Amino acid sequence: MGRGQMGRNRATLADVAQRAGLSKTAASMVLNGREGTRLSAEAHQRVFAAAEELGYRPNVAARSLRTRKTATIAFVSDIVATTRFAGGLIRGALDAARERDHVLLIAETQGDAAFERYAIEAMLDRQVDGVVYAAMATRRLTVPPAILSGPVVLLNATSPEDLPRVLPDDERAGRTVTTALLDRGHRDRIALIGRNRLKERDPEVSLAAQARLRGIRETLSAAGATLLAEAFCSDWLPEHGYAAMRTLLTKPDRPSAVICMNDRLAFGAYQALGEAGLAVPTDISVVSFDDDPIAAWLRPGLSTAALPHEQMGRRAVEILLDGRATEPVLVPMPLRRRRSVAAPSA
Amino acid sequence: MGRGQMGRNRATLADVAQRAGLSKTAASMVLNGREGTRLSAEAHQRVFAAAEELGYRPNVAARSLRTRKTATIAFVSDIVATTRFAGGLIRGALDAARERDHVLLIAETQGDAAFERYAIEAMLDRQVDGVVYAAMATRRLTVPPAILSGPVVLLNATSPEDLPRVLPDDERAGRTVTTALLDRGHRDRIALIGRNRLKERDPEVSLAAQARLRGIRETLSAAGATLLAEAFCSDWLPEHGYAAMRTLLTKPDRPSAVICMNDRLAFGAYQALGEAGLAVPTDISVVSFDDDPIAAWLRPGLSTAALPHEQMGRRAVEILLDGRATEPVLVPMPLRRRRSVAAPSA
DNA sequence: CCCCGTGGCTAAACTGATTTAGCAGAGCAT
DNA sequence: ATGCTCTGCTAAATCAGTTTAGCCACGGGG
Repeated sequence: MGRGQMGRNRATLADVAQRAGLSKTAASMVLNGREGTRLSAEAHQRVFAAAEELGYRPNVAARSLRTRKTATIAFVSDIVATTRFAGGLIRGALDAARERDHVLLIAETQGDAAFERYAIEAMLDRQVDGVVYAAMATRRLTVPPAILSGPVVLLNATSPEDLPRVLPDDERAGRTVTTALLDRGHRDRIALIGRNRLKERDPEVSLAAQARLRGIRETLSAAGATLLAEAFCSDWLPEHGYAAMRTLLTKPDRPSAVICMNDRLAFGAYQALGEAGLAVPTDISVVSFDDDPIAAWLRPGLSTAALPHEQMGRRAVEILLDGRATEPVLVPMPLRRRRSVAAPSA
Repeated sequence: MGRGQMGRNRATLADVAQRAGLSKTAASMVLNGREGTRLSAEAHQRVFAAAEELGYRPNVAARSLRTRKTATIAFVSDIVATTRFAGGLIRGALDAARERDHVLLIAETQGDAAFERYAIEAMLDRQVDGVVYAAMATRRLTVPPAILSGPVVLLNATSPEDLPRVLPDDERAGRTVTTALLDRGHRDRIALIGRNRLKERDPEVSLAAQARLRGIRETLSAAGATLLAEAFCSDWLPEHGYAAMRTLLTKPDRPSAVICMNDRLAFGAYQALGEAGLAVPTDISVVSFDDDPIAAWLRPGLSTAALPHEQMGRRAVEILLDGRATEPVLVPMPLRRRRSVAAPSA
């Protein structure tokens, strides 16, 4: 069982036409709902009936050979696995594609130029109608020239070429998160746990951190405040957040709140606070970015500005297929309010 | 830029043939490396040279119209997003597919019958060469009849039909994990945090828990021991692991080690232990299953039997395309040894 | 009575590959 | 000279659709 050709024995347009007692031309026109054809109402009925009875479905390969449309789009990313990030992007893209009767061909470059070339060729060989070129970390990248021959949308990335792009609104998220603290009465004792300045400044690595920081500083200075302290990490991992939080706690002036540049760092910060016998949020409030699943699992739940992956994936496909958006699209990062923020204790 | 047809202006086989001064037939045969053709060495050279110069790449739609092979396989799953599980499966599948010059068309049913029908039709319309039908939780499912016409491999699932399948070796993982505790001297004070018996017994929901438990019990009884206590959860979330751990701690006889049915439960258990002032592993050892990223982030790192997602995705595609494996394939779940296991203190 | 327009439909070309059937010429034996 | 085989190659069919060009019948106007 199942070792045969997939979907052989399918009825063809010729079968439908024959059964309807009409030509292939007529059948094709009716089934494609062509305007301006002068086929009778009765002919329409017969074709629809025949197609229905035979369970006719057009062969996409044959159609696209003629029309050069495949109703297929390529989703090319640098890294799909490892990160749950990808899941959301793909899911959103998949939903939007389905709504438009398209399917998704996926490929991963793994940041390797040869793989990338190969993947792009494979996609072009299959005549995809467009490409969503996605990066897993928000960053600047260079688009392989081959795909510039057709529609492209950058997802979570920018590039020197002026292409349509979809990005999370990190700067606004910075403002949102900071405002959440200000509203509860924090002001002059807000500390930051972020990433190493070197990496943070390289747009090929990440644009997110910079944008978030801009939003944070802007909001603070509008309130007449500045950061109490900043601790930097060499990477976005909990262990670094842990170390950074410990460093912050050694200083004489303990912060009333900490903004972490992402949830994994915040998790590390929680661990350090727990060890130090400090409670969130009564001793120190914590806010963060991403809404990694872990944010909901922490005790107390971590308030964080959510990366809207599904929305982003969806928007990218919408723009690709519906072709709006000359401006870069900034997708808002909503604040998930949980229990990690309270009024300062002192 | 970029609003045109993707990859128009491509050289066709006819172009290559013309440039080589030969017929399309000759060009086709040479490029496909057909044996037994009597074309001269010189003809071969000319065709290769012409193809090279023109940057010729065959049009997959045209080819598959004739051959009914698309070098494309469908990856259909119930849920791709949310879970990082999917990422690994897809990545492994993608790698194996690339090695065989195939690409992946992905679709998600979201557990909805209508979506599923739609997705399957869309795949069959595109003449995929085979289908990997994946479930996000290891379980039994019913395969839609439409895809049984061609090659299918079940990934992380079983079904009544006797189809090739790839599953994690949960039972062996149960043995592995238990043995890790026995080796350190735990024996009569091992507790379990698992899931609600009701759900655990329904193979449509999950097969993993049962298999893991079988492995655990088997290993214990071979050592002449039984579980000290069992605590059950209504779902696989940290908060339930937290509650379960608290329950275990209220009992008079405190366990020396706890086996959690997955890492999220273990995370909850860690939280309860931390609050109770108990240290891992000096007061209580913890082992678990899955190797969720969080396992590495916990302090101390959690020893856990890893779900080999990439391996599984890879194997599924290998079986689909290379067509071996009449037996179900059980992929081993290696133990990631971290610091959560020590000798019992008492 | 002839011409023209229009309604209703179809034959055939076309997309770009693979594959089948077979042709032309050379070399050899009869 | 004739027939046969073998070498080296090609014309044409085929896959399943879309699209172009145009046929035929009928009705009305001049």
